[in-house]
Amino acid sequence: MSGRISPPSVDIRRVAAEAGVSIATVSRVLNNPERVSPQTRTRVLEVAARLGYRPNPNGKRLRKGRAETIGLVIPSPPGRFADSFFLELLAGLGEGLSDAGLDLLVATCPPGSEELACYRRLVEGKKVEGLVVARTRRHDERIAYLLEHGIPFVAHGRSDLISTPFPYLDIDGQQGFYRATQHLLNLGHRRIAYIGAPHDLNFAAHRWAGFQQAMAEARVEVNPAWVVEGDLSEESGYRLAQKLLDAPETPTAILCANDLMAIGVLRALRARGLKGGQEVSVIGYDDIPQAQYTDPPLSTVHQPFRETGQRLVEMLLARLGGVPVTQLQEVWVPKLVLRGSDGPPQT
Amino acid sequence: MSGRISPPSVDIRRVAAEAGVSIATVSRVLNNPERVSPQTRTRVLEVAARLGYRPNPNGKRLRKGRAETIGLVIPSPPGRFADSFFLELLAGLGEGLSDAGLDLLVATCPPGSEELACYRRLVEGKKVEGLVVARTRRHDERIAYLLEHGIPFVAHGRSDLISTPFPYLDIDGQQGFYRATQHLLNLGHRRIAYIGAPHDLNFAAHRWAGFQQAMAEARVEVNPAWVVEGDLSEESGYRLAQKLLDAPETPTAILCANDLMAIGVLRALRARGLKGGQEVSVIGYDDIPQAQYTDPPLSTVHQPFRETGQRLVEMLLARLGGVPVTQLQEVWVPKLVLRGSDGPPQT
DNA sequence: GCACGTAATGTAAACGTTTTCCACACTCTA
DNA sequence: TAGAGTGTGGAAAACGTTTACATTACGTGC
Repeated sequence: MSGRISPPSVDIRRVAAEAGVSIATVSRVLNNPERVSPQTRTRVLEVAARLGYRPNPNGKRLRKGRAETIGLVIPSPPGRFADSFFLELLAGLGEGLSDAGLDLLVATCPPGSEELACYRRLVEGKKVEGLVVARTRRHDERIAYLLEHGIPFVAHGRSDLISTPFPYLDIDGQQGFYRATQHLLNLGHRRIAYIGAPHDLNFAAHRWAGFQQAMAEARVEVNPAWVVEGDLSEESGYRLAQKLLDAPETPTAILCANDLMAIGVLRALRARGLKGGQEVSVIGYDDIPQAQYTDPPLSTVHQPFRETGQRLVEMLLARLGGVPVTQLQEVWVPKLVLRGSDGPPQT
Repeated sequence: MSGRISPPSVDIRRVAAEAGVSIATVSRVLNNPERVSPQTRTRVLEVAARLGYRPNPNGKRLRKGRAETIGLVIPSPPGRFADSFFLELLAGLGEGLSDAGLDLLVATCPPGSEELACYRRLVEGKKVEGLVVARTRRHDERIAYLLEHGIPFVAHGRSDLISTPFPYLDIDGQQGFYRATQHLLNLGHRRIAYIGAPHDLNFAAHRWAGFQQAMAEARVEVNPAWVVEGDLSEESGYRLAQKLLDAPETPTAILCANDLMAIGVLRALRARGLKGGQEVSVIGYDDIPQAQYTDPPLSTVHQPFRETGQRLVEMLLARLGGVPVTQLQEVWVPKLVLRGSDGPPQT
């Protein structure tokens, strides 16, 4: 009984025959219901439902010349786990897409040299009719490529060094860290260290700018020895914190460009018997789920991943619908969420 | 210059004309190169390369009656982050698939009632020609459905309550926890608690069986008060550990059905000034990246996510190629990796 | 030198849609 | 009552492939 030969899939012809109309009418019922009389419409719909008719997507796509699919490429570093940020984005995208009748094609590729090839495969192979590009870089060859070829896409994040306008949704990392830094300054901190993200990433520059701006406005000098760059992994946060704490003069607060590194910092503190939020304040960025459960719970800047994904879909749909680029550029201001890892400096 | 109208995409006709052959020949060059003379073959290939010809996938799929796409549905719980296990699986799948010329269609849906509908959409809509179903359950309606309809698929995990054979790749959780438990017993532990996974998940039963088996063989009684069930989240591990430690009689070791919960347990221990591996031993399951960086580093059972994904693709390909189900059932034995969170019981 | 297999190519028919015409039957309006 | 609209539905042509079948040309064996 199982594994039986699949029944001859019902096609539009079958429905038409059964309903006593032409295939054109069946198609119309499904695509332009108002162009067919109510009686035949219901009759056809009834037959279609009874037969369980589902238009063959390939016939449809071929005829329409549309892929009805949007693409997302996820960089998967060979050694480490891929960033779970992408999974959240995926979840956000998924919802809106299925509503719009679009499919989501996911490609994974090692970050680096192969990446652009991956995009090429998708667009030149006509696999997708639009793309979401995530984690933008300052020089972003992917964006340059897509712009060059006129492929519809939306970016999650801006790309500062690309002059041609393109659709994006960005979270204002500058604002986020401006406020975070102000908060530390208000608490009385003056010796603030900064663990940044790889500088080719676009958000790295913004978050850094927010930090600098707040420091400058408060006329507090930034100590170059306390400005380091990590690779976004927990491990790198741990290592860099060790380094900062080994220096002759140590900071009273550490701002980290993402939560994973901040969690590494907390671990490094604990390893020396220090406690985040007491001897040293720590603030992260992202508000990943773990942030609630660290010890102490991590103060951070909240990124609404899921909502971002949903909005990106809307924007891509709009773009495909012909909405001009300039109306598809948004920057959201993130919220600072204070938990337990920040406090006044201990003198 | 950017956003220019996309050039008229080159089709097979164009290549044929340019090379002075029929379209059939062009198609043959690409699909059955041996059936065309070397001279014309190279000529056609040359022209195709020059023009950047890429067969339109929709034409191809329509003609061949194949979707050339395999599907994966990821459950995305509304409140929490989706499990990053799926992202790793994705990465593993991705590699093999693109080599095989298959696309990967990803759907996300809230777990529960909607899930089967999601699968139906994919198969009945003829979007995919095969599926990977992950995180199998004991009663798995997804598997029942796919079997019923004769849709090719491979499962990551078995499904104990389904009698019809189906292709799967499973990691032997029973072996894994059998060994982990033996290890704890050998260290001298007798008061061992068990934080299990939701019992509808298939792996939950296996891991539990491994624990029980080892305990029975050692003639150590399992204390029912120390057997609890979590929901795989760090939070639930934390909460359940609190409960275990509040009881009048406390365990000297806690075995957790996944790493996330184990990490929650470590946190709970720390919250009361205890240290994992000293006052209480903790062993997890999965070997997620964080496991290396907890304090102390987590002892756990390693799951080779990436390799699993790669092998699943091979198996699915084989299945599509007609290899019989019985040859596509594998169980891998996992490795116990001991780090710092286990040690002899303190008397 | 004739039949015959074989290698190389072309012709044309699918695959399942959507959509552009066109035809027909009405209903209005003049 | 003729003419023009209007609502409804059918016929047929695409969309870009692959492939079954037909055709040609060429050796080979007798």
